Amino acid sequence: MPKCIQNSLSDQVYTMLKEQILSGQLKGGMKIPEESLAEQFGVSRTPIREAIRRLSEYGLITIKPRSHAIVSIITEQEANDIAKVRVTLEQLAIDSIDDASYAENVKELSRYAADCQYAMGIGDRATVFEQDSLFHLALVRSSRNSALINICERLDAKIQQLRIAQNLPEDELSYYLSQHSQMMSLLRNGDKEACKQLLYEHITHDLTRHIAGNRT
Amino acid sequence: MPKCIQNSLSDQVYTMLKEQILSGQLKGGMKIPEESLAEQFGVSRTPIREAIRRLSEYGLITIKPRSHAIVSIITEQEANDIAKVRVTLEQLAIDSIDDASYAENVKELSRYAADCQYAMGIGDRATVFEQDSLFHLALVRSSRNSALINICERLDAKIQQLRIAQNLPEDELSYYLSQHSQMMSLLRNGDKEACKQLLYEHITHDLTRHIAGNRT
DNA sequence: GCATTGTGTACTGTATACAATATTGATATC
DNA sequence: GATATCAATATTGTATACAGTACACAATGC
Repeated sequence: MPKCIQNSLSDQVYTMLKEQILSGQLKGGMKIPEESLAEQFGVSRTPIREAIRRLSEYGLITIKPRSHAIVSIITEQEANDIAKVRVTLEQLAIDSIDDASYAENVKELSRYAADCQYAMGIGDRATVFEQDSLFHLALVRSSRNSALINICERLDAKIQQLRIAQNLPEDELSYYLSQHSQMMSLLRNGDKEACKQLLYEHITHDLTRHIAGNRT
Repeated sequence: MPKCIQNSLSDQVYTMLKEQILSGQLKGGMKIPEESLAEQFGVSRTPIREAIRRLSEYGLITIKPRSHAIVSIITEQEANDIAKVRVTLEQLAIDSIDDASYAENVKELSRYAADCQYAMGIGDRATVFEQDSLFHLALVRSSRNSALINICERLDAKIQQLRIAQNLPEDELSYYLSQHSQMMSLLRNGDKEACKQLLYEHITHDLTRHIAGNRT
């Protein structure tokens, strides 16, 4: 799903900065002065400012007015809060899916589920998380509810940050991924209630047990 | 609930621009060139740009890259989509409210409900809508779920736009407002299921029947 | 008359310069 | 030694200037 043509410097900086935060290269609590970023990216402060402001709307950066911006720190409480909202929203998505949109999206969903499994097999966690995000976003898109899609896409950045902070052990992550295809077969059989229940477990299962502490 | 100290020009422009859009002074589809806004507000293009970009994140403005920005147009489909999401989110809020947080927020909720009724009595629709928003946001805040609160606050701008576009007839609006206190008494009695059901009716009841057409 | 191309204008995107404020560290005071 | 005060510095907030692109409209060819 191409989000933007990415021709403007603002967009490019936005994408790269987001990647640096989600990859852990920029850690929670770190100061990010505009000028040093401008030097790093070889652009002026203007596109940097725009990217920072956009990312702050997504909760990945916290701006202290007239002072400085830091990479947001995710707390255990916040993780729980997000999980609850996420379950609710994705359950709404499931409720909204009809046969036609399921048929239209089933191929995409299977591919993401398979790619997740494959990446897990070769121990590539970054790809696992990426494909997992894509799976859930595709599920949400199947709802065809534009407002829902919007909110979930915007929440996705925070969820990615969360997934990384969670640092789930291999066996749990693997189990968790196997639920993707289970959810799909439940959907195919039209058993939405079971699917929603499984989704709940999929998302909230021991969510915060493994949250890694954020250091400043 | 103070959102921001509002000392920066960007914030001020943001607030005023938002008001102009929600008051209908700036109509859906209208072009909003940075320079003319800059002149109007007596500031440079920089704070204007930042305000426009922020409002575009909230869906109130649509930016056509390298071309121009317009005031977003709300469609009937979008209105329905938002309503569904809104019901879901506010129902989650109701589920999350416990006795303590209800006790803490009941005064605020009653005040907003009462102010709504009063404003309705004197035919001040702008205040009705404003207080209605505050009522629902206070309800959501009672959940103490920061992620939920965030999303609902961000969705609020779009909901306000929607309420205005709806242009509900007086009797319906009046009936709709009376449900506020009903919801509160259900909450007080701990009957969350009934409260959620009423909320559903409150929000989706004939939602799009009166949507006013947007002109370019 | 209609499509196509070219040109001018208007607007956005970005860089830079300046102003205003917060932070830091040193100094003074208790 | 701890706290308060102040100056120097670093960083943000805003204005302005310039470059590049999209759009409108006229000119040209069919």
